[in-house]
Amino acid sequence: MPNWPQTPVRLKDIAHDLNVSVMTVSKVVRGCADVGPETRKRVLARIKELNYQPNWVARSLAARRTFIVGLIVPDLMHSFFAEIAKGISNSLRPLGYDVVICNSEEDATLEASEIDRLLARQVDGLILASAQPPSATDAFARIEARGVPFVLIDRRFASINASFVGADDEAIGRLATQHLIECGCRRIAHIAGPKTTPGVGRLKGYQDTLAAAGLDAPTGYVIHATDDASGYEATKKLLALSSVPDGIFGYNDPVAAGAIKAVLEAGLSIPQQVKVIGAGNVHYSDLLRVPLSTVDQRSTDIGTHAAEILAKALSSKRRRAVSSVLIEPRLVPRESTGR
Amino acid sequence: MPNWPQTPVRLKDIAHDLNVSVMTVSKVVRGCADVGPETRKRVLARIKELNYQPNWVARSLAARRTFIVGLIVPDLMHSFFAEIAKGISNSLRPLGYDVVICNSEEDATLEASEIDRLLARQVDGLILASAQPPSATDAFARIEARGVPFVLIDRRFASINASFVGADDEAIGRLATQHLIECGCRRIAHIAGPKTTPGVGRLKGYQDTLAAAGLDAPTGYVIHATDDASGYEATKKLLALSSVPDGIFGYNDPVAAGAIKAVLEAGLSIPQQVKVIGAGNVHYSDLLRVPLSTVDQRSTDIGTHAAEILAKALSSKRRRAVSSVLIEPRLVPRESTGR
DNA sequence: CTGAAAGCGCTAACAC
DNA sequence: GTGTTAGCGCTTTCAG
Repeated sequence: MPNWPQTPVRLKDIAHDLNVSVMTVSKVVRGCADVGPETRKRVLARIKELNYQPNWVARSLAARRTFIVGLIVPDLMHSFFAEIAKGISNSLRPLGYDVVICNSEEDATLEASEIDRLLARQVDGLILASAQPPSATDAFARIEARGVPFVLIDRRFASINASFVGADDEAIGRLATQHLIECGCRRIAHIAGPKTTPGVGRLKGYQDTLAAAGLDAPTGYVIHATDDASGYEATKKLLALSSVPDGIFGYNDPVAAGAIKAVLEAGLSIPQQVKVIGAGNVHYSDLLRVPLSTVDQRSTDIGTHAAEILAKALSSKRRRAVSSVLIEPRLVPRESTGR
Repeated sequence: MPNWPQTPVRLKDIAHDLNVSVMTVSKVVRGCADVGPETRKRVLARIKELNYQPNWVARSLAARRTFIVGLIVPDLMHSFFAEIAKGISNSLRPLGYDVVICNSEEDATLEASEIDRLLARQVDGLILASAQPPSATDAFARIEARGVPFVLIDRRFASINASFVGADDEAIGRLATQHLIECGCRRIAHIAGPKTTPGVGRLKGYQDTLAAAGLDAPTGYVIHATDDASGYEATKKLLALSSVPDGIFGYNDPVAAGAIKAVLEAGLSIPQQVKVIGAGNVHYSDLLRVPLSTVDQRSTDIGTHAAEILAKALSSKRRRAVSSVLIEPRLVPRESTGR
């Protein structure tokens, strides 16, 4: 086992060893065609011998491309985003890109600074599930000013004309609410999410469907939460209402899982007395206290589609037209709504 | 809203505008002390005006430091690793480091290539939950050859003299098994993990504790699985044994969650007829069909400790002594073992 | 097919 | 305090 030097081998070293120019070696490394087969062989041999690895920092500076794509998500712990991240990495890696994943913790300021860091690191492109407030435009403007292509996922921004990949959130809201109605629920509450498009869209789908069915929601039937812990607390409030709901639609699966816990703790049965449905189809939905009915939004597809759109933008010199993908949600009935 | 140029502002531009040298501007940017207060003010003003952002690629090349740390985990979807990743990012960000997260998919070859990519990108340090086979040494050797500091997490490698942060896996095995025994189990099966130190250590803790208690495990009582799906399948086999176990210790929480599903489907009750315990204390353990007893290994702490050790190594010029942290596990009894 | 020239944008080390 | 001189390791462009 050779003990390689602490200072890595450079193109220059190989060129010197072989009495060829740095350029020639560089061309071989990058697989350019215009190199004599004999020269190429010698260079390749030496490269293997010395275990040469190109310095990507230098390469990036000279080539003005880093082959790095930034991804910002609000919460890696939520398996929905972990799944998306995985889909993106897997799609982009074969194309030679590395993905730098950042966690914004659902904090717009932190996110903005992450965006700036990534831009300073000269990423070639950006994918964001943004935690910016709906009207915000500043952070995106800085990306556009730099001419860096980016695609929004999960959360849309009306004021921004950018590519988007995500679920049809109103459809999710309609699907979930309609399902509860069909299962016989009449007093349907909604644990709504934050004021992002998924939160707002699902809420609207819920309200529209209720209205269309001639049902109405008493005050207090719409309450906010973001994860299992807050979903649990929210549900306790719901159950304390004078008119206890017989159906609960949770903005996402973690919230719905928290709801299940609270309902059972209150001594009510699921699905007999209260039916619960979530959204997202996280992989452990089936393992919960009561297997959770949910609306699938195909997270992995969101990742692959986003990667695909970005890849196209990265490979075309001209500014590409904005292109979007709306993923059609799919009902996954399980025990929590009586199946 | 100014429309900034596509080609970003450079030090040179600012220097030119102000009739000072590039160096002076550079010094101001980096906050060096040796700059006249008047000059500094002018430079700062222009920087704000032009929204100058240093080019980190160029800076990295010149300074021979990227302020990037690589993190490789086998599976981001497993919330244990997501939690660690979060702990690491949060600890390292304030020190000016960005963390590049890679997923090895539990594949040693893929991991080796990720390591090489990260090294080629000139990361300043590396943190790995490695998927290399226990005897492997090659990939680590390449890191050391480059003189890049690294710390191993979760999985240890006997042949490698490197810093390590992880749980005391034998203790986890002992704690879980002992708990089952104390809950009255006599026929205790183990769904073991892969042949990594956590898998092997927990298995040993299980075997030692069984032996110490004078219990023995019939053939077929140790079976392998890695996630909820395979844990579910493994448990079905366990339940088909002539002597059905009355206690199951799952290598990790997902496996144990799969076990719960299989046991209930078989018409057996938990914890009355079969008790189940996992390890890891993933955040949804409490929301499972039966709230899962588990052994907590404080994932976030693993991340912060690893970050701390690496940070020390990064800030000291001399090669640091290897330092390790063994996290003491803690029993978290819930309903799945009768509490 | 090969290579010389000219940087990429920034920083270390040392003069002034 | 400020500026100069030299790169970092690689690629682009264009001449031979």
